[in-house]
Amino acid sequence: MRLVQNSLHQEVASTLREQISSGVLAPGSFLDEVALCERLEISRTPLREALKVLTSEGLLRHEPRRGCFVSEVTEQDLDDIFPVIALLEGRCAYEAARNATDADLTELGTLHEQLHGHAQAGRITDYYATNYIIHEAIIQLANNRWLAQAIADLRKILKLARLQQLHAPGRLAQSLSEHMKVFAALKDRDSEGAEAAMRTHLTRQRDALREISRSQRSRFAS
Amino acid sequence: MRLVQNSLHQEVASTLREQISSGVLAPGSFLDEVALCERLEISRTPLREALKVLTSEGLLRHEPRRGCFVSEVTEQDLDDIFPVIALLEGRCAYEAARNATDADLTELGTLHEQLHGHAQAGRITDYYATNYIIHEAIIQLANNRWLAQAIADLRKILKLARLQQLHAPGRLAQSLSEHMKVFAALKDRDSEGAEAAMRTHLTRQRDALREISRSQRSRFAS
DNA sequence: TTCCCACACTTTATATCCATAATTACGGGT
DNA sequence: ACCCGTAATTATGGATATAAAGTGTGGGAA
Repeated sequence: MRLVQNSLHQEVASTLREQISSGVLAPGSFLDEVALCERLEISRTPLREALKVLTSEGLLRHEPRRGCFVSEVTEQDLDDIFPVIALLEGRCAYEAARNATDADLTELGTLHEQLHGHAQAGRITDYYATNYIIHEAIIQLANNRWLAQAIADLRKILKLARLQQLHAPGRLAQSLSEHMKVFAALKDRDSEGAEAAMRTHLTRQRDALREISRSQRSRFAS
Repeated sequence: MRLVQNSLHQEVASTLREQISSGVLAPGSFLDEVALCERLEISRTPLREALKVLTSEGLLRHEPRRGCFVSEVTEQDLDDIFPVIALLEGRCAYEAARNATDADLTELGTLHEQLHGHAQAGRITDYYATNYIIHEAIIQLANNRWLAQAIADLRKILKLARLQQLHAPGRLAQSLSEHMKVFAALKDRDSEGAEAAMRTHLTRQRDALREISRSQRSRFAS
């Protein structure tokens, strides 16, 4: 049966987070509490606790006496979030350059080799999976719980937006080159260089996304 | 009666936040659900919803099958949080320098005059109240919802630690001078200068706090 | 056709109830 | 006298029924 390691509302919150970021629960859609209870086979108490948590995370919007709705992430939100993430992950890279052991760098090296392979083979999904792992690793190396938390909070919102985003074909090579610059700085224990490179990486990512959504809009324009 | 503008669990969350940061609920102390229900004159459901929110905010720690405890903020936490806040509020100052209208600067000028007055008269409480307002104003000027949210999240934790902190007497003059430097940069529309000055301000604040807690520890050492 | 009122559905809050797990206390054995 | 195991108490975690309050919609009347 179910391991009671995590309480039910945490499980439910995770499930809902996934369903939201996977699009099962579309942005803007209304959440019917009783319907969700039946679908998830739980009662209302843990569901409602989960809803409150997700609301405080910003994934849901709560209208008094109306109910919960999945948040919609606007281009403005992305413009706001990316600079902050760039700042925070940049700081992570800075700290990581100071904290990383040789063993850490070896591990990171392996990951970057995989990243390189995925990029060359054009395996976009694998590329982004490894990309994610590398970002996580650098965040861990920074060894700052609150910094990690702040990034995680913002990433939850970004994940909401990923649905609408396709991957730009030419972006892979550029992204890879940016990653290698971060890694090179880490290897050199160049904390400021790593910070700057990471900021550039994330700023460019926003630029790429903006470009994609711009072309999407013009294609499907009314 | 009660205005149903905010739902009950939000009210309860606010009340608990205040009671936590005011020390009514001491760090580390255990929260008895039924006892709290009686004290706040509510039932368990909204209380539990509030507890979950506060837990996800980091103010409470939740041990499965044990209950909720008020988080304890360590010196390590402060060492972790302050650099991040410095980064974020620095960014706010940067953006504020670009966004502030002349009217905004005039208002800020009035606030800084008050700050100056409070410092000269040694009104510590008033000083910190105005100080808070100024920080809030600069955050608002940055006009970035997510940046503000990230700062607010961290400030909730900092508020928890304020209890143990006394105010250093000599800090007032130093703090004022730092504030004036931020303001001067804002007036000059010098965004990078404002960012740097704000970072310095917050870094110094951490230094001052560390100094205080160091002297407290040595005084009450076993 | 338009406006207003009432009903129904929804969330929100309360009140219990049961189950599970943890702590504590008690008793027996060494 | 001390330690260990077991039982009882207690509190959290979850489920369900019910009441209350608000919003929206649909029907009826002008």
